[in-house]
Amino acid sequence: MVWVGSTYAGNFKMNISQAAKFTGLTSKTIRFYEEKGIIPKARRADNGYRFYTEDQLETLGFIKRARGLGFSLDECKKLLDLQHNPDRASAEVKEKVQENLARVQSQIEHLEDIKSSLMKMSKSCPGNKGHECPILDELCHGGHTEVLQ
Amino acid sequence: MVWVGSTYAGNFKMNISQAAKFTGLTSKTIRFYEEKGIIPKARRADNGYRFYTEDQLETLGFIKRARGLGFSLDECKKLLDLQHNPDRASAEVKEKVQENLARVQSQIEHLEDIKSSLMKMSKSCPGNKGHECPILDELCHGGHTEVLQ
DNA sequence: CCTTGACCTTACTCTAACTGGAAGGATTAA
DNA sequence: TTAATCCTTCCAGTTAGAGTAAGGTCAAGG
Repeated sequence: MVWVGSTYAGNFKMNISQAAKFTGLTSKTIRFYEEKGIIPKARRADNGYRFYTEDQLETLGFIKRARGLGFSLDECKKLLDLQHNPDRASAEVKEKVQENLARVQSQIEHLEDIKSSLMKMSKSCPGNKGHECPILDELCHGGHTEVLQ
Repeated sequence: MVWVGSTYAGNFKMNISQAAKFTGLTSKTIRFYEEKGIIPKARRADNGYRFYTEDQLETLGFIKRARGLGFSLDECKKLLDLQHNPDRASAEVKEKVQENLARVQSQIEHLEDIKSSLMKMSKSCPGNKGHECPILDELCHGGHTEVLQ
C-alpha cells in the first residue's frame, strides 16, 4: 500500500488520523459522520483499520467547508447528493445557499437586537461597589429594552 | 386559596400553567428549571400540584428576560444569585453583561464572515437548469472565500 | 523477544436547553 | 357518569460532536 504524500499510480490511501489531519477534522468526527450516514462506510484494511482514498478525502473536505459556512449536517448531506447527481440543476444548489443565507441573516438580526439591549443596560449601570443595579432591576421587572422573541 | 388576578391580602398563587402563561415560559420549561436547580423547588398544594407566588413569578420572569438577552442558564443562575445577594457590587453584574456582549459580538462577526462567503457563492452561480455549479466546485476543492474557523 | 508508546477499534456517557410522548392521577363542566 | 383538561413522573430525542474506557495492532528500540 502507498501512504501519505506518495502518488503511486495516481492513488493513495490514508488511515483515519492522516485523513483527519489532511481535512482539518478529527478522527472522532470522521467516524461520527460515517455512523450518521453522512458519508458512506469507509473501506477497511486487513487489520480492520479504515482507510481513505482521494475521493473520500474530497468528500470530507466538502463537509468541512460546508459546515464552516453554517450548513447543518443534514444540509451537507443534501449538498453532497447534489454534487454526486449528474442531473442536478445549479438552481437547486443556489436555493440551499440562499436558504442558509436567510437563516444566517436572521440570526445576525436577532444578535444585533440583543447587542443593542445589552449595550443600553451596560451604559445604565455604574459598575462600582454599590448595590444599586439598574441591570438587575430591569431583569427583575422587565423594561422596554427587552428583546422580543 | 386565591388564584390568578385576585390580590387577596396582597398575595396570590398560580399553578404551573398559569405561571407559564404569565411569564411566557412553558410548564415543561418551568419544571426543567426546577429540576436543573436554576430555581428552588416549588411548594406543592395538597394534591401535589406545584404553585407559584409573586416572588417565584418574578424569578421566572427574570430568567425569561435574561435568556432572551443571550445569557446561558448557568449565567442566569449567577445573575439571580447576585440579585439575591445584598452585598453584591453592581460592577459584578456589569461584568457579566459585558462578557455576554463580547460573546454576542464575536458571534455576529463570525456570522458576518459566513454571510459574505455565502453571498459571493450565490452571485457566482447561474442558478439555472444547468449542471455546472461554481458553488459545488468551491465546496469540493476549497477556495479563498473559505471561512477560517 | 519484549516492552513501550502511539495508533486503531467499539461502546458508552456527557454536553445545552429544552420538546415530545406515555402512563396514570386530579379537577372541572356538562 | 363521563369527557376534557389539567397535573404528576419518567423516558427518549434533538445537534454535532467530545471524553473516556477497554481492548487489539503496529513500529521502534533494547
